[in-house]
Parts: sequence; C-alpha cells; structure tokens
Amino acid sequence: MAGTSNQSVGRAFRIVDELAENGGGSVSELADRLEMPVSTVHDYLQALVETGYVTVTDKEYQTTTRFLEVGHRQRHRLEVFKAVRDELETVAEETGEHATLMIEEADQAVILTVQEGPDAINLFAYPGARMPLHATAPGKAMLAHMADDRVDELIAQHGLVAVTSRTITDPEILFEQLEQIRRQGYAIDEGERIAGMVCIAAPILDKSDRIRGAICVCGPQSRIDESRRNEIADVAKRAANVTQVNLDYV
Amino acid sequence: MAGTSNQSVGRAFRIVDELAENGGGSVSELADRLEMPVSTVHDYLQALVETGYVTVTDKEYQTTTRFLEVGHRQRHRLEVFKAVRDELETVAEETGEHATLMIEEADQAVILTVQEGPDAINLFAYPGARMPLHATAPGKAMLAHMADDRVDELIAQHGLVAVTSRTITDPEILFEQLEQIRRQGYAIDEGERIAGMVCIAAPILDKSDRIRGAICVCGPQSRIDESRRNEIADVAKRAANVTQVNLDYV
DNA sequence: AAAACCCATCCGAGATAGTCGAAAGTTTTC
DNA sequence: GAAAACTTTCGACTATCTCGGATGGGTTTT
Repeated sequence: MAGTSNQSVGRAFRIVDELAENGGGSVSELADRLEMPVSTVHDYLQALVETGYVTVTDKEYQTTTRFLEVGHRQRHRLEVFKAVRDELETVAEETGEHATLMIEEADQAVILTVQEGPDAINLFAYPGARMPLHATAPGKAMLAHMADDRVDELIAQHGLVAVTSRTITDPEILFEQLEQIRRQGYAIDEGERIAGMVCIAAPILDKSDRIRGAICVCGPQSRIDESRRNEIADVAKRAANVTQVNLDYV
Repeated sequence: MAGTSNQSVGRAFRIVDELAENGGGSVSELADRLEMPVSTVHDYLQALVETGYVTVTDKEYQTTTRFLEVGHRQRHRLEVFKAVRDELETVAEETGEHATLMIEEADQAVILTVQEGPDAINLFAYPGARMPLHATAPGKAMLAHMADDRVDELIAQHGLVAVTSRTITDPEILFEQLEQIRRQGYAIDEGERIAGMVCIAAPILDKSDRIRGAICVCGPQSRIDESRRNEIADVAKRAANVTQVNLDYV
C-alpha cells in the first residue's frame, strides 16, 4: 500500500485528532490511547508545541486557537459561505429552528455554519461536524444534484452505512428519493441521522448547475409536524435561491 | 539550539500556515514560497491530504474544514467561552459596535468570538486572530491583572513592538496605564493597533482573581467619541461581570 | 520518613524512513 | 505542434526519527 507518505505527518495529526476528541491529555495518557511509545509521543508533542498548534500547561496538552484561525480563514474564502450572508439568520428566525449551511467535502456532508434558533447548543451541530451524505437531508439534497455515476461510485466506495435504524441503506430507495428531491426542490430526513430529529434541506446550485451546498433546517419531530414541513421547505428553498443569486453575482 | 524536535512536524505545519495565509496553492507555488524542494513539498502535501486536513482539487491544495472542527471543539471546552453565553450579543446590541471575547494564549491576545454590530466584516477581527497584548485594549486589560514580574518578563521576551504610530512602546507609560486600568476597571486603546479605531475592554477575572479573558468593544474613532466612552465601558464591565459570575458558577 | 510508584523528560545508538536530484509524465502556452 | 511549466514517480543516501532505558521530580503508600 502506501509506503510513500510521511509517517511523522500522519502521527502528528493522529495526536491532534486525539487531543481534539478527548479535549487534551498528558503524555502517557495519549501514548496509551494511541498505542505509541511514551517517548515518541513526548517528542511529537514537543514538536507540536513548537509549531504553536498545541500548548502545554501543567503537563496537560491542548490544541490552540490556531486551528480556529486556519478554519475561519478557509471558511471566509469559500464562495458559498460568503454568498449566504445572513440568509441563515433569517431562516433560523423565520422557522424558529436550527439552520445550518452544509457543503460536501471528501465525500461527506460538513457543517460550515450553524445559526441557532431559540434552542441551546446542539451537540451534533457545530462548524466542521461531518456526517455521511446519504444519512442527512442536506447530504441527500447534494447527492440529488450530482451525476448518477458519481453517486454509484460513492455507494461503491463507502456503502450506505446505517447511522440510525431509519437511515436509508438500500441504493434503490436512495435513488428514488433523489429523484423526488429533484422534483420537489428539497430533501427531508426523518430520524435518519439522529433519532427524533427531522431535517429539511434545499440545495444551492450555481449557474452551471453544479451543487455547491445546502441550507438545512433541523428540529425535533414533535415540533416539525406534517403541516409545518411545506412552510419550512419554502423558507429553505427561498434562502437557497437567494444564496444562489449572490453566488453567481460574485 | 533545538536539535531535538521532529523536523517533519515543523515542515508540515509550515505548509499548513502557508496554505492558510495565502488561501491554498500548487506544489511549485508553495515550494517557491517556502524555499523547499518541489518533490519534498509534494511529499508533504500528499501526506497532509491523507490526514484529511488538506484537500487537493485540480492541483490546488487547500486546508479543509478539519481545522474548523478542531478549533470549535477546543473553544467549546474553554470555560470563559461557555461563561460569556450571549453576553457578547447583548453588548453588540447595546453599543451598536463590534464586541469580541479575547483570551491570552502564548503571550498574545487572541479573539475567541466576534459578535458583529451593524457593520460588515472586519478584516482584523475573526476568531483566532492574534495580536500583541500591549497594543490592544483587551490585551492591556489582561496585562493589568497579571503579576508585575510576569509583565516585565513579557516585555523582556517580546519587547513593546509598535503596531501603529500610537502603540505604547515605553514600559513606564505602559505600567502607568495598567495602574489606571486597575483603578477604572477598563482599558482603552485609541488607534494603538489599528489607526482610527478605538477599543474599550473590561477584564474577566475568576474568583481567585486570575485573569481569564476580556470583553472588548471596538469601533471607529468618529463614532466612539468622548461622551460615549463611559457608557460603552459600563456595558463592557457589566458583561464581564456577568461572565465572571457564570464562570465561578460552573 | 522512607520506600515505592507514577510520570515526564533526557539520552543515544541503531536503522527506518524522510529527503531531494533527476527523470518521466502531464498539462498549458505560444 | 514544439516548447515550457509543472506535477508526479523513482531510488539511493544518510539525516533524523524512533524508542528502550536511565534520570529525576513529585506524589502516594506503608
């Protein structure tokens, strides 16, 4: 296999991942979790501290705000991000639910921005959160506007992993839904990623019909009943449309 | 000097820095800028892509949303961040200006959150943005609540670099101001970091009087005239106080 | 209060694996 | 359609990463 790439780089980021996941740790703790020799982990942590991406306070290693910085800079350069402007806020206000902007990256759906409704912090929704495309409304909205063979390829490569009991795992059903999404102009997910959650998402296309992202509204099933779905879908579609216009305008 | 630390880790992050700075690049472009052999840069980029922290599309390498994710996770674990809750929003609304939450990290002032007022995007204010402590109101507010010898040490180590023509470069004047800040309960900066900008900041202390951060309000000199300064300072002080209470409560 | 223990840090020899020149392959330019 | 520019592959050399073990500080146990 890959005998090529740089081992040190891989290990450094494995450590970063671990730090991010479990919120810091000590040398031996990390060595334990990563199953690496203590002295090796120590060496890496020292190197990471030198880069400024990790700090150590009282033998506790932590990631620094450098990640925030790099992340925000990247986000500011993304055209979709600039194009939504405050449409998301409007969506959150109008629906009273969480509104998120999502894009596709590395075959996954990723949250770029979260605009909170009246609710508290949602553990599952934060900038950078990733999830399978087929298990979310925004993911399906984006799939619906990719070439069919690209979708086939994705299925072949990653499969249709079940995230909850309601996740779509049958390619045939998925394709049916994609067809429907194209007709309706929006996608819906009922507990396919998080049990009890309903998400409604509208795709953002550019002038050459390339999919650029999706605007998604999420809330508990109890609050998003049949009667509100059309209304929410309309709000999302409108916001997606405005974004699209801004996008082409840039 | 440091003959120890891992060279590869350092180089990997130098490349990341470069990507973040100039918004991506090609192999040769980066090799040029970093003065590294093309093949070496190529190797690193490949390794970085494998980690998922960098992507390549059409020979353009870019940082990914992984940085956003790691950054946001870290931020969510910071107590000050949780403690401000929506005080910042209140501050922005009440003053009609930018409000930021800042902390000290690696001897610098770093923005954690930006709450925008009616204004557009401020190029200088984004989460993760770093600046010298002595050249900003929040920085001075934090310095005012550090031990004097810590401040001496900082000056010895980094000096009092001038960011604008109005930046404080004389230690004596700085110490005078710190004294005044402690008396007044807030710090002010008039064009010391950005010409034409006035910032007013209140320190956030925990129950053991350790400095944890600062709440800062910034706006153009023309809009923040003498008469409004007390009012703004009061708003910032109140928000800092509420934050402090939340902090001790956690 | 001594001993045992845990953990971070240092050290250095050995060998893996990073490095980079050069060549091959690919895309763009003129 | 040739040349230029750039990316990617290859491979040998050896720089440098690796990690067992020693060191020492700090804390808990007996």
